[in-house]
Amino acid sequence: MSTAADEVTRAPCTCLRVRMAARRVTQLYDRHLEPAGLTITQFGLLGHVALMPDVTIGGLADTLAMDPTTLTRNLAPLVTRDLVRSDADQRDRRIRRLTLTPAGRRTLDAAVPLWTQAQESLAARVGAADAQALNALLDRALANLEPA
Amino acid sequence: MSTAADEVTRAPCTCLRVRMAARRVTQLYDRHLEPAGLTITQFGLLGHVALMPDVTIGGLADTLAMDPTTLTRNLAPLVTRDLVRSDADQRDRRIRRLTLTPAGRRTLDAAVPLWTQAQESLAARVGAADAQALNALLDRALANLEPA
DNA sequence: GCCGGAAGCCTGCATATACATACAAAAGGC
DNA sequence: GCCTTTTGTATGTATATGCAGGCTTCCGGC
Repeated sequence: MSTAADEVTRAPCTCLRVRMAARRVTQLYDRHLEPAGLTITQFGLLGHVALMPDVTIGGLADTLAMDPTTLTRNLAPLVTRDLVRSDADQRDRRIRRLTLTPAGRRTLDAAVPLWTQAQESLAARVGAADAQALNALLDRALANLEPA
Repeated sequence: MSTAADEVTRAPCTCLRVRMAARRVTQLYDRHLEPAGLTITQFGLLGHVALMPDVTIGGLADTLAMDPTTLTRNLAPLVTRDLVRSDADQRDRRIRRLTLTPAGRRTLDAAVPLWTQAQESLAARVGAADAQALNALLDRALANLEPA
């Protein structure tokens, strides 16, 4: 007899796997980044603002496949700590432009070696080939997962 | 000139990809499961409790690669809604045994078709082959990502 | 210039996540 | 049988996530 519940774990639920992997990988990166006082989320935000100066909340949210309201909350601690500035645009006062402060730049530069260590730690665990294959697969999947 | 920030997005950061994918996939499943009043997290918990009756918090947390404290919080709304029971073991009163209530069973059974639709929607978007390859890669990665 | 709609961001609410810590109960040493 | 240690779970705090709804600002029609 096969119950509905049996199907749950026998079936290939990609969602649970991706979420489990996200938990584990996040913990690995967060532990490496802890000396810099950053989470991997915050490190990613600093890095993207550094690469996309004057980006808007909405623009960065699209880039990160993140809800704009989530991005607003995630930026809050970085703005409080004066690592990122969020200033209203002069022409269009609805828009906010994000820039890195000098302290944000210093914090990011200090964190990059820790992030590199996390990358290497992950590659050592899952294997360089699998890590690369995973990246490629995730890129293809993300391209087809636009909210539509 | 290559700055530290440049490395951030040019480099293959598996962590950001996995987290982006988790966000998008979670949204897709949550939208499908919304008529059942469940999130994909809650659906997964109900399914696992159904398959592992009398499992403990710690045991289920290991299975899900989830911190036990997180599991405690995630179970709270299900216990409040009387979908899951969390009873202290008689022999070892530190331990709690999780079981599905009749209402939990009904809710799970009602949600399974919605979950199947979400699975099919994902496969249609990323392609059946990629979905399968992604599952296999994530399984291998998870096996090597024990907290250790 | 005014007004209705749209765009961009923020706030209120609820869940998701985990670390540090606290508490309770069992296990082990003696 | 006590005392220490260990184990299992819960709580305090902080970040992460997104939906519904609100507020401000801009744009297009007139």
